[in-house]
Amino acid sequence: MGRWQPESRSRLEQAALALYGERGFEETTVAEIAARAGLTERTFFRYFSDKREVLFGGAGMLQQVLVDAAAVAPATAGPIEVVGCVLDAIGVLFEERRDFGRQRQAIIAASADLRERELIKLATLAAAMADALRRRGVADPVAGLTGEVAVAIFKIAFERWVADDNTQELSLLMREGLAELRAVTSGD
Amino acid sequence: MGRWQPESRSRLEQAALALYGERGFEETTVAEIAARAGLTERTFFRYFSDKREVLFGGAGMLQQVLVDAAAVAPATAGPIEVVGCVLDAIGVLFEERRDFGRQRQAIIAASADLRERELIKLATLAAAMADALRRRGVADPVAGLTGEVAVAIFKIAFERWVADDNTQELSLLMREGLAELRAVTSGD
DNA sequence: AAGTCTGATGTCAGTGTCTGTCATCACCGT
DNA sequence: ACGGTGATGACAGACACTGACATCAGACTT
Repeated sequence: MGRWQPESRSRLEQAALALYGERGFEETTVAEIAARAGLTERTFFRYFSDKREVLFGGAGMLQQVLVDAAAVAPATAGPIEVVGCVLDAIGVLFEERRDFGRQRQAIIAASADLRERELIKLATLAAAMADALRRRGVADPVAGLTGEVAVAIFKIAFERWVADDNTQELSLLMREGLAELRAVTSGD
Repeated sequence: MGRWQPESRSRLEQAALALYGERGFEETTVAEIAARAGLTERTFFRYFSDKREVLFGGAGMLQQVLVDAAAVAPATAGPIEVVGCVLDAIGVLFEERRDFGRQRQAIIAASADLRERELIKLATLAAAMADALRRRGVADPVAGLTGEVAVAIFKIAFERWVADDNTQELSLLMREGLAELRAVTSGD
């Protein structure tokens, strides 16, 4: 492990976060990120497949939490109840991380390229959710639809969570979103 | 208009579609597309902001149809009924275009970059749908959630529509998706 | 008909992302 | 000491995209 300067990867992540925040994503070059981390451009691309990916290292863990939560949900739970369990698990994951979430979200919101990357990460989560439901015996197209819905609830709750004037917890916002959605779709 | 070779834009679109289909998106250079259209690389970038955008010229029209349909829905219609009206209008738009849809979808599915671009177009549609609902007096977060749900139904129905062995019409698949979603969310 | 204007296109130079390839060099075990 | 190993550096190159300026066919004016 520690033969060379340790933590190259996280140094690159921190340097990128700082520079993207200071002067914007498009205005930052990979060479600058690498220099701040004491490395070269070539090494940056050994750790991250492209300039955007450096902001999305946490996506894998989020997906793991989602899949695990769906797997351990009560056997009797229907699709929507599984979504509830998953959202609860995700809520726990994000506790105490609102400031980091805000900073990251501000950077992403400011760049069309980064918004694209974020969307494909969310789509991957939706696909993982759908797969987890199929593994529980839920058929298509319900599994796919429910996966999309789960991610939609997360996405909108997260946006509200990091909004400046909001004090509620993410878990509550997600639960609220789920309830509102159920009201809208079952009513009228 | 016709002072020079007319239809440069559509010639570029056709050349891109053909080349992306023949050898793949990543393996095609902009210079090749321009050459096949009898133009230069620089001119390509005058018509399209980047190499991906050449496949998404129809997104604007789709959004217009969506917004119009939401605007003319009966005043008494609730959010979900408005979604139904919008999906019907979109269904009409895609009639007689399944082959083109298949070709385009195959190209997009084969490239991560193109999938990203497609997702941001869909997210824009979701935002337009949410705005249209707010204009009808629907409050947040219901407006945002309903916009996401509408797009999710469209996305999944479209995937099924272009799947090889499917013979049903897009409108039916979307209606079916909407019904399944309502069943899932109101049940249990 | 000559002159001028306009807007699409071409040409060229440059920056930045990302990749392939080979060299280097610290540390490991023997 | 000595070779192996894996992270890193150095370098060249392809390609996406941009800014600046030149060109040139047709439209418009007189």
